[in-house]
Amino acid sequence: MNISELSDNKGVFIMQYIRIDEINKHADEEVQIKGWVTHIRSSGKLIFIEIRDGSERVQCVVYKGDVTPEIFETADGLTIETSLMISGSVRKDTRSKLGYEIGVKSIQVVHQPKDEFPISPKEHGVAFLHEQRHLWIRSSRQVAILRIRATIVKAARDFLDRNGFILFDTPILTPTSCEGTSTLFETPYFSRSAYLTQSGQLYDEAGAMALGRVYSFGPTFRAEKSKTRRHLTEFWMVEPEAAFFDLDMDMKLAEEFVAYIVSEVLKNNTYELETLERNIVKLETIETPFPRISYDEAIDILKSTGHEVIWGDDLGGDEETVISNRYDRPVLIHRYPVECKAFYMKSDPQRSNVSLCCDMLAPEGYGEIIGGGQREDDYETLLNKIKHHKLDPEPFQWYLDLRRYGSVPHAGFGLGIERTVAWLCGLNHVRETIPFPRLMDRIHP
RNA sequence: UCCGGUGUAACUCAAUGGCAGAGUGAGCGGCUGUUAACCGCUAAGUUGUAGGUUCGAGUCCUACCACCGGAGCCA
Repeated sequence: MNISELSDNKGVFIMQYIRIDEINKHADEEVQIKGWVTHIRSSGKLIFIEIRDGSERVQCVVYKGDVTPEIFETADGLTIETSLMISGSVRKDTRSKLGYEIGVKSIQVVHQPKDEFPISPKEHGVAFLHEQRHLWIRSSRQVAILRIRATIVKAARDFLDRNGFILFDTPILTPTSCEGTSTLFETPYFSRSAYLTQSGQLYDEAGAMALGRVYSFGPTFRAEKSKTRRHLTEFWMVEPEAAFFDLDMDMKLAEEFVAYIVSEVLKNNTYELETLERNIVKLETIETPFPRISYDEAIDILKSTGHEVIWGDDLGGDEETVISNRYDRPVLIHRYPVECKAFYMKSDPQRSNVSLCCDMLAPEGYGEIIGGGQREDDYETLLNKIKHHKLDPEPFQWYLDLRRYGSVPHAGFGLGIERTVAWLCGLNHVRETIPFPRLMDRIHP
């Protein structure tokens, strides 16, 4: 929606200024924009000021002969990240990247920076930029990434909403581990301890028995001391869960879901993908169906390409890349050995040593973006699996209850938002995919 | 947690154990079409911290701190 097009009889105030991204509707008009200085070039009697307002950037031109000496002096004294309001006339100009520029009539400074802005057209290292993350997000690349992230989140929610999934908020503070595998962040909780959630899934299963189809969407936390380009300690997951779904339906859902997200990004973020210099040909090929291979087949492929793997091993990052590089779209790998997977995964009735689970590997080496599968729905079997994983059944009584009262086959998966953003934006590290990344060695700012 | 690496001007980096340097950015000056503009000038340092070796340490040694890359674990 375009807020400046709304009329006041709809109860919305009319903006007195325009957003830069709607400048093409105001050719040859007098407009005002409000924003920040990103760049200044001066040429004696001519000053070029580049302004951003979060929506776009535009070049504003101040010619000494067109303005009062006071305004020219103001323009001459501007520094990077000065916030200001500029009024002037919009004119078409091929010399401007946007196709339009503003011939400045007046400038009103809102705030002049107290010091030199740390980020300027010079080389910066990754450590420095992260230390300045609160300022770094103002730069055009970061803005593009965060806009694409917003599209991905919206597309994920739209798809699920449209397909009968109900948003179901699961707790952040939990009494115990969901899976008992990963390391959890512990926090004081009155007279006892609580743990930050590592997944909403178990609660989603309860939701699916109540609402049929649900999804949780929120932050999750892993205290694993992982130091790689694919890991954050705090990351966001969207986790759909559906009653009466089996593994095949789950995989179908996952591939349609991901294909929709990709298509929405291609449709809505052409400009951002261009800013990021993303090769969109590699995204345009993402159409369903996605290839599906079993874990057995994956092992055969790895063996035949000279990799030393034995049946029963989980697939590491390198192995995943070997598999995913064979395809031009995401690939689903299903039926892993039960020992590789969490206790709640249902075993294949045809083959008890593999789980009815699936992972989705993104192309171009971006790794696992989805993990999911069909859940164990039999009370006794689940109880035995909890014990087999050396977990205390007591805190899982409520979860076991779901198998005591009208248990049904059900399945779901979790999609990692940051890995999806990294993949679609073509980034080599997930730390740029979230406004304020939390890593093992970085919790500031 | 393990393996490897880095720490010098605001930023990115040089400097054989022997005078602390460059580029970029910033400031000042010049220029009416620039777009990481260009040209000239200027300022800018407790070499991560603590200790040690040495006539002398940015450089060698020890410890610590911070960060970077990778592995394992996982999304």
